Amino acid sequence: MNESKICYEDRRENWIDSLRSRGYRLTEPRQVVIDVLAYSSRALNAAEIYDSARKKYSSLGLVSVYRTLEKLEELELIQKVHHPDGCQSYIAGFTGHQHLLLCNECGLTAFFEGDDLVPLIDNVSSDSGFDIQDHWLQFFGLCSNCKSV
Amino acid sequence: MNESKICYEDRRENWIDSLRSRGYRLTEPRQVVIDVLAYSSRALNAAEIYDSARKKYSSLGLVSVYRTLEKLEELELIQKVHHPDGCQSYIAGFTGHQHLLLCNECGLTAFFEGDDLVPLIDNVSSDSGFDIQDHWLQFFGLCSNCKSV
DNA sequence: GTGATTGCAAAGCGTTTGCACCGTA
DNA sequence: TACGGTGCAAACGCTTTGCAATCAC
Repeated sequence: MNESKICYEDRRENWIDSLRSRGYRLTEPRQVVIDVLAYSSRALNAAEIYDSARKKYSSLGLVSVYRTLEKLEELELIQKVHHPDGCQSYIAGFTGHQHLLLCNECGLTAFFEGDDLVPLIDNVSSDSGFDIQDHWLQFFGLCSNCKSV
Repeated sequence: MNESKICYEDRRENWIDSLRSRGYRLTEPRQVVIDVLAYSSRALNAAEIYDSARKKYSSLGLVSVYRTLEKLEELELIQKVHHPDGCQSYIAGFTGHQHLLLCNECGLTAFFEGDDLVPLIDNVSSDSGFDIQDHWLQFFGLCSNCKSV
């Protein structure tokens, strides 16, 4: 798994560079939102980010959280996570073709590669007549910590 | 594919029987909502069902649509469909272990069996240490009608 | 300096709840 | 007749928008 390989500090720097190179300014509200999300191993929604980021910068407005999420999503630095009970949370993510793995207990989110889908896609294509362009695959379960409790 | 095998009339009858056997009453608002969803080949949200059902029963309230959806979901006669831009639409469905196939153009929804995932799940399990309990797989593309246009 | 970005307040939107009336069983 | 179900209106929670003040560049 690549979960353990992620260097959060690099991610943070990378996001800031991306914003700058697109001409966006680096403000304190944006920094604290980035700090929360770039270091999180689970998907967070706007309110969770807001609560967490206000500990560092108490005058942060919820509106700025939404606007920062908008920018980060536009730059493809984060992605929405769909979950049975809600699909408005965000996780850092996504280089190349990866799929999500979510812990039902603690929310820990990991990615995995899933190239093995090609034969299945071919089968479904020919059976259904669909031209399959995209797919979503998510696994749910218990992470190694939570399953042993 | 099983899309063509579905008998909409049977589905409608089946849903009504299920409601009755759970002690729910069969009212006109419920009937028109069922008529819309049981005969739909694509996922519909509350507002779409409302608009469509009011053509048959103009005094229908939007609230009754929500309340009927609640019952149908509870009885596992319909399921929520998650879509990149919204996850509050519903489709008739789901017997056994099936996955969704959605047309990006017309919204046509079909199901397919996906047992081929077992080896992938085994791999991801052992790599990640997760105990994988559940999964979501959806394909997006163009149905046979839309791709030829 | 200047224009992007901010926080506030208000509006917007989809969904849920309280309630008195209605209609199914 | 009894009580589950209804539509209306209001409340609700989350997200977006308008705006004057502010701050990064």
